[in-house]
Amino acid sequence: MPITIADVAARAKVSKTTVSRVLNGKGELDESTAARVRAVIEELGYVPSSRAVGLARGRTRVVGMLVPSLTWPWIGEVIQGAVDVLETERYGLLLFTCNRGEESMRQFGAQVSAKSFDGLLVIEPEGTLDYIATLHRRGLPVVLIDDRDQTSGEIPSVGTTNHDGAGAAARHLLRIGRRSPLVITGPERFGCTLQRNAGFAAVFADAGLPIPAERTWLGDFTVACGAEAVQTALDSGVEFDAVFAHNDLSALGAMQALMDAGRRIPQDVAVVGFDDIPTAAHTQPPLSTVHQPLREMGEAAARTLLAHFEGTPLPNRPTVIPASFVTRGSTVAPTE
Amino acid sequence: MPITIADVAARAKVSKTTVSRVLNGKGELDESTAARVRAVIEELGYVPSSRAVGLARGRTRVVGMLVPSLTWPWIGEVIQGAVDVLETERYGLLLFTCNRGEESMRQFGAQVSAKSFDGLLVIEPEGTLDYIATLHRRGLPVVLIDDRDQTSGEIPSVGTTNHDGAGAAARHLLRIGRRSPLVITGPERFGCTLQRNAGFAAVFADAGLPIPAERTWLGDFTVACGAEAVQTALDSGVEFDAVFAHNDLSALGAMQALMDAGRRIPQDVAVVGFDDIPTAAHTQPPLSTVHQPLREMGEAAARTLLAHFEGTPLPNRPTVIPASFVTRGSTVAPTE
DNA sequence: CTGAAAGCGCTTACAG
DNA sequence: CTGAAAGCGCTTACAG
Repeated sequence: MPITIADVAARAKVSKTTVSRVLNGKGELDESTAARVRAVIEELGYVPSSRAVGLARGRTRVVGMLVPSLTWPWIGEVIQGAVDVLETERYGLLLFTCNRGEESMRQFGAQVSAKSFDGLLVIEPEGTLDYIATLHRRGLPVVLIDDRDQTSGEIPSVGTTNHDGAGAAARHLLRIGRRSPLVITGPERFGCTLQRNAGFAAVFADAGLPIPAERTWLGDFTVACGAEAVQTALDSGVEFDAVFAHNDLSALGAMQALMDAGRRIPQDVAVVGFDDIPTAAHTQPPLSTVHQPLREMGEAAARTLLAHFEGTPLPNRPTVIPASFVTRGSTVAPTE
Repeated sequence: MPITIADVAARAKVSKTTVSRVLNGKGELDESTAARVRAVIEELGYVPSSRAVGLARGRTRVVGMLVPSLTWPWIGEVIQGAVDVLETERYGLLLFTCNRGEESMRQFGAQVSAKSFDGLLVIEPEGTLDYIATLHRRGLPVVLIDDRDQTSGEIPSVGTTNHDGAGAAARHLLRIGRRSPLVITGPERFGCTLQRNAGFAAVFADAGLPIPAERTWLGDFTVACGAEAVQTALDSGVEFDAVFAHNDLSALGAMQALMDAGRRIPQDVAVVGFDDIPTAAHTQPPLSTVHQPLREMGEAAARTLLAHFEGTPLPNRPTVIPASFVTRGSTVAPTE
């Protein structure tokens, strides 16, 4: 039989109200009775039932998190950031994925209606932004971790510097003497694709080296598209001395295709990715890439949501955490 | 103002009891009243508050999951397996990590005491098995996803075939003509290390090729240890034509060291890992490895726990899901 | 077949 | 400074 507030009250010879007050530090209480109650709580190892507290207070002290899938290479970092912050503030994290598609969203919707959590952190599963916006409009506190730079402006969000990150990659390539990069983009419907393209192109244009259409390949963030882009370019005789891929997975595909074609990395072709997934550090050679501050983004999103619970209004413009360029062997030969 | 069971009752002109009954399908009710109540529920979009249901029923319909860290390369697969099963059964998943060490365990303990969930899935953070066992003894339903083959026998668990998986790797190496493998183990305190060693050694011993001590390197599952093992072996003139690493990370280290030393993979040295992390498919060459059925393990653990909630006793011997060998370029040259 | 009432374990006005 | 009572939104004996 689990012990309840009534047990504590009886043993300390006070009312449940008083126990509740020492528990929550509300109201003036005689220090000696408070001490006595605390002693009993300690002695009995009493911890208030979260179910009961939740019902009485109308909040669960739980935050929901919706992500597309847990098997994406970088999603763990984001969640870890959020979990660490929530844990510190004694909140729980209720995890939802969209792994089973429509059915997943239906189950998720049911949990929203059942008020299973006080607020929501979300990495938007594609095509659900309208639904998320609706929830937000109906009063559910929501913070979006906007990995695709889709910010509608309506939902509070945290993102990174896609434009400047790509610019940093471009400057690095120029610095090491590359003049004709092949660009493998993400899907064109994503804001991050536009930003990365623009940021990268601007730097090369400024250097008097505008990137022609034949050196831009519309990709889709898969390994396969990276390989395909390189093969096609090689087959059609397009000259290039570098590859800038909009994510690390397509950079991996590009590297494989280059090696299969006998090109040396980085001597013949330098390769740069975007994301800095764990694999990036372990390719042969290791992949230079634009590091997304994923953990920090998760932390920031969680902090924003918790601050809102304390009364801070949700910010009306995105929180932006800078990306940073990481130099590895795919752009610079190892120095002996 | 969220709508409650009282609203539904009033509108349908019945008691809350009756509404509750149609909600839960309990008791005999007149089909016409039931239909009327259902119509009102539909009309109002009513969903019972999970907080209130939880308090009244004494269960939360939430399962806790404790994992060491979300940034380990294979942990996402396990969680995804669990989430998918829980979602199907309309359970929620409350996620805890041990990322912040002692403090994390303290917060986790508080949530256990607060009865925030009905049962626990755990990938044991090292050194916490006694604590988990204590929770189990005190009545918390627990299922362990036993990645390290530590099974104490006390806690219900699901694991894989470490012994046979390693055996399969050994048979593969023999089949492709390798006779002197270098073995890079995991920490010796782990059951999986013993099993993988035994399973691998037995096959080579049976073939009349026992593995001498000089070709066994005590590793620790890091990339660094894999590189170190190979370098040391090369430096001291130990001959080997294959590497069997007890996990993929150390296999990556071994591959890097081999390439740095100018050895060709797989022509000079074949390399096999264990785990089949996402990176394994994208190394150069791709890594042959023993695939751990991580997602299936997560699913099985979740199903076992849910079955227990329905009255099925927790199994007293581990559920074992077979590992399988995956052949890639690090052991077999690509056929043109 | 249906409902009034008690109970789940807390919190929070309201009194004193 | 402290307590009795109502309330959070459900479920579940118990009656009828």
